[in-house]
Amino acid sequence: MKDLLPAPADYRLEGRVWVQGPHDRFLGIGRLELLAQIQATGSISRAAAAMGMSYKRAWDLVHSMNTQALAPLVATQTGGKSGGGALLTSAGSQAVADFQGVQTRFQAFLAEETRRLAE
Amino acid sequence: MKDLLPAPADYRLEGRVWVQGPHDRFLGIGRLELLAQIQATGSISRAAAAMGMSYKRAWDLVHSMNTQALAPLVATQTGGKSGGGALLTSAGSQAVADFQGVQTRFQAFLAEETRRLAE
DNA sequence: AAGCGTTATGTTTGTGAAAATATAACCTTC
DNA sequence: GAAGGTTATATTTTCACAAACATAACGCTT
Repeated sequence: MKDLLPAPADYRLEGRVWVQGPHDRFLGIGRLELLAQIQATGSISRAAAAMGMSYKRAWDLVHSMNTQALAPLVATQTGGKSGGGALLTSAGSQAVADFQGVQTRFQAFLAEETRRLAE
Repeated sequence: MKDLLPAPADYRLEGRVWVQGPHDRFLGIGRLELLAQIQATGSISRAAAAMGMSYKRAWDLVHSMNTQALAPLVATQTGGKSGGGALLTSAGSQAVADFQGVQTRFQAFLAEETRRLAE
């Protein structure tokens, strides 16, 4: 592409990847970050706030993941001390770790291809 | 992920990649197919029809690519024999070839990562 | 000069996803 | 038993983007 573009350094390969199930999306970068925020904050509502996302959307995403997986990724509690909360199950932590690996390798792919664009 | 999902074989990594410029998207899978259809049909309107896309949208995409590239990827002619038409410039053919290479390597990446998901 | 198929371009309408809004239920704490 | 903060869920509203619609211009052909 180098001789196709006026300023090749300003162009790069970007992209997104996600794990797709038979019916719905299972995991993507947004859901990954949501899981990480739930882990960090201990609640869906605080995770949503931290991401500038509505609570409903966050809950829907959690629901989608929990119902698709063999075991829930997020365990929730309604009521109780400080109103309740949410935390990652071991399945949840494993999903986070696994998909972070995918993301890391994908970023490497994009960087390598961006390098190629300029040659 | 293998022990996270009920039927790991039904889940795969999917994704999209595109060349992003400072202001607009430059090339993606849709634009690539559009260029290929222009090459095959000799006109923007026939290419759009072949893709089930409105002519205006196709023209806008061509315009976006032509104005971002150093030289136009698509040469057009208004009026004349059979009303006019469009064809790929050499820059256009090179862009198609280059991005097809990116796409091929990306599909290989997705396949490899999908294989990984099941292990 | 009238017609045809195309490029070129502006304006209006639809539509689907996200956000906003609204309630209810839950359980600990005070 | 009232309050507080959370999960859980339905309904309504917004908004960005694509589709649809509408016109004009262009230059061969007949």
